Amino acid sequence: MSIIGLVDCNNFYVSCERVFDPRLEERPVGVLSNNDGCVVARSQEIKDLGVAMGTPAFQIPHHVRRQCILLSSNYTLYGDMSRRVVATLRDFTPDVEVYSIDESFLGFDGFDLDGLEDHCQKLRYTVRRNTGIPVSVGLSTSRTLAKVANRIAKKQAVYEGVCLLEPDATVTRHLLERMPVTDLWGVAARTAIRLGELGIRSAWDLRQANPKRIRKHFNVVMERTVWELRGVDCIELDDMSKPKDNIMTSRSFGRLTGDKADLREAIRVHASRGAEKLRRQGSVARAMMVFLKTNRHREDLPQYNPSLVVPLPRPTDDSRIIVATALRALDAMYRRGYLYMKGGVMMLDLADKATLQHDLFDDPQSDAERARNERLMSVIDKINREHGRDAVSVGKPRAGNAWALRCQHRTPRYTTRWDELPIAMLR
DNA sequence: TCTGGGGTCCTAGGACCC
DNA sequence: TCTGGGGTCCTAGGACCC
Repeated sequence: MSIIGLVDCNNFYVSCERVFDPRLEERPVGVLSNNDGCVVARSQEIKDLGVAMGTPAFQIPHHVRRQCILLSSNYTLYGDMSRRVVATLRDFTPDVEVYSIDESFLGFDGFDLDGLEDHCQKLRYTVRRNTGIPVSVGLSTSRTLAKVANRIAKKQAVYEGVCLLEPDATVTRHLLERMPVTDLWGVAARTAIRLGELGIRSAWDLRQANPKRIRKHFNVVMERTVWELRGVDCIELDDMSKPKDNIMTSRSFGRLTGDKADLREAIRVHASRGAEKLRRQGSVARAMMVFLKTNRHREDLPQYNPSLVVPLPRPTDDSRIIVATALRALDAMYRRGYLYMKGGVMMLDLADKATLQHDLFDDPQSDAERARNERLMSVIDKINREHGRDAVSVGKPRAGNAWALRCQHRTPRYTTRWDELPIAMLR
């Protein structure tokens, strides 16, 4: 029997902040999404105050808000801490699949089942010691059950953070019977309603359902969930190192704006970020989509959500071509009289740069020019890697622009910036 | 005043072909 | 006057994930 583990960092973003600021311990702490919009990570204490995942910050009742510490998100810090956690996991098994910034699946093929829980306790202890981050471990024979086990490990103190669920054990049945389907990986509200219509409410009901019937009413994904609940490992994770099929960069603006110059800057920045991401994964795009959105929550304002797909003159990763194309698309879509809230670009129809055949109709004389452009782009990327993003950019954003992010409560990038290192006071 | 960002997979339906 | 059937490819939209 081959065992899969799921390691999940507890309240990850909050835990990262607490590593560097112990005053946050035992306090209700929340981390906000971009633009300080919604609560996307919560400490146990803030959960206990009834603040739900995804709550807009301004909707938290005042008397609750006063007790909370709300921080802007510091993705540079979380990304670096995540990398450190994964590095420690690799000391405990060679088979690590990074699933998200705070979760990894571990393969324990060939490990002795009897010693596995102890091994994982040691893993928890070591991750905590090396990084300061608390983690929980769920163990079973499928990823879906490992997720279930992880949830139990977190919730039930007797497990001390490590829970092994054998698919056919009585205890597993009892746990699944008490678990609503919405707690399962891959089942959200919409699907839960439709499952309810078939009389399927608990995770156990779903496990006992006829896989073919589930497939008929839903799809192959849901059928696989049934098998997974029975302990059969049948969900392949997509290879995270695989290049993306689409590359999106977009952001809500700091405040609403109808100013075309503001929008041009925003689109320019997103287009050149998109080009950078293309180069990093070694792809070129054949087309791109540019879009704008007004604020759908403001029913008192006129709404306009245009998007335009435009082909690129040739498959490219050149920031200047991509920016120029995006700006032309913006000009074509822009209408006066609307207040826009968000804008962005999506790079489409990507191809692997190395294997792409050069267009037969390409002007052969452009080869030298293309080589020059390549060198320019790689120098820009190198400078930005070494001196921080936006050290060099296509055009310089104005200060105080409407689209710039709000992040009033961001903590220092303790681990990645020399000038933001934590300071230890010795007495 | 203030409501995230980035991605995947699947299915249905239309266009098109022979 | 009669007007098939099977296949592929593409796109839009839905649902889900963290």
